[in-house]
Amino acid sequence: MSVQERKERERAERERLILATARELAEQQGWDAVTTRRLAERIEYSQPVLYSHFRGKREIIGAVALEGAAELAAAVRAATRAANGPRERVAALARAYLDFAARNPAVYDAMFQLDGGLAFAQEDTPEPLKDAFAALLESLGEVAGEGIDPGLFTEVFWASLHGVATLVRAGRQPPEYAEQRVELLVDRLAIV
Amino acid sequence: MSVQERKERERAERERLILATARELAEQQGWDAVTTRRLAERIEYSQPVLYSHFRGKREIIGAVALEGAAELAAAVRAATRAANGPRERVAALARAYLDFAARNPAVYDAMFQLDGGLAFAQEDTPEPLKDAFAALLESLGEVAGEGIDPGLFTEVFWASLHGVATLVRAGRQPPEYAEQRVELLVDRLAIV
DNA sequence: TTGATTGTCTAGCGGTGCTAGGATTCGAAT
DNA sequence: ATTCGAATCCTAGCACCGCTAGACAATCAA
Repeated sequence: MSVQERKERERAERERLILATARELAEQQGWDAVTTRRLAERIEYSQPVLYSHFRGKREIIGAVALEGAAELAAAVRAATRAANGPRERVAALARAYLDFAARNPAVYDAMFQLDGGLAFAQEDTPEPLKDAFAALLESLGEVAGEGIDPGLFTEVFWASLHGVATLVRAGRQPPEYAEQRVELLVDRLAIV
Repeated sequence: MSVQERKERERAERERLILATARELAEQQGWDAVTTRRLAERIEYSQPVLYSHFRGKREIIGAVALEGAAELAAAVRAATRAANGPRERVAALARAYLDFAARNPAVYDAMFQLDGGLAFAQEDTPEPLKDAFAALLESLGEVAGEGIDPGLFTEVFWASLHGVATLVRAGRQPPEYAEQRVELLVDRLAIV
């Protein structure tokens, strides 16, 4: 039985290697550079090995996206935990979100820009995605204001953050004004 | 001289045909289906003809994006012109924007999701893009509120709309709540 | 009518994601 | 220790991609 366990361990280890390599390559040279050939060469296996772990490139992107969702949720929770009061919590959340998008552009792309074959906002939505939304809802729900559904509010606030992240990423504006944008969003949208 | 003019006319006509076909194909089956081979076949010319009009596929996407920017600007201006008062103007703008994104998903993708090789917010930004931003600024600038730069406010409001459009496009939420999202954004962000 | 120029096409390059099928390794049973 | 069977992995190749060189045909000027 121990032999089989070792094999499973090695297999899981190799899967992590694939994802880490794909992510590293994507952050270095963009997702276009993440081809199955290059990826296979970097992990020192042949191409078909990739397909014994994932259905295809799309699923690799999706797996990286799920990793990213978990990290984003953790970053948001860490930031909000360290803040005092609803207003500061929301501001900290916004900063943490935009910071994550800026520091991990390829992962953020995998989550929202590329097709990772992930189902959003449905029954079969993967747990990390639901949890990332939950992390946002925890702090945003309390500032939705009277008569506004917390879920709807979270969606809109999130959308705003996503839009800002996207436009900044596209080099639309120097990052100097990031803090002002956050302040504006928080001041106007959140009801404290 | 008339011969040359006729040729130029025919050439311009063919360029329009290329763009219209690319756009149609993209709206029908997505941009992935817009390959140079398929596009060439549909316009009943060979592949290299495409490259006598555009540097490559990226530039075709970019051209469609510019068309879209002009149409979006026109749609926004038409909607705001028909509305009375700042509050209603902004609401009309938001509805027109989201409506455009929903009705022309492939064009919207070309503008913001795909790489069309376009420069944003720089000196060499194409005129249609600058004008689309200007169309937003015309109505949004007047509700930025005291002490807030109209440009910055427009950026943030636009980002919010873009985020909502993206999330709706990804099937995150049924379109029923579109109006509520618009109301929320307008009520909170705009200072009337 | 000739010659040159312009326009278009055929054919092909190197790359992509993905897969069939053969070779090899390796644990288990004799 | 040897053999067998299954699991594992790789070589080779498919159809397609964006893009281009070079041959060919049509068109115009002389």
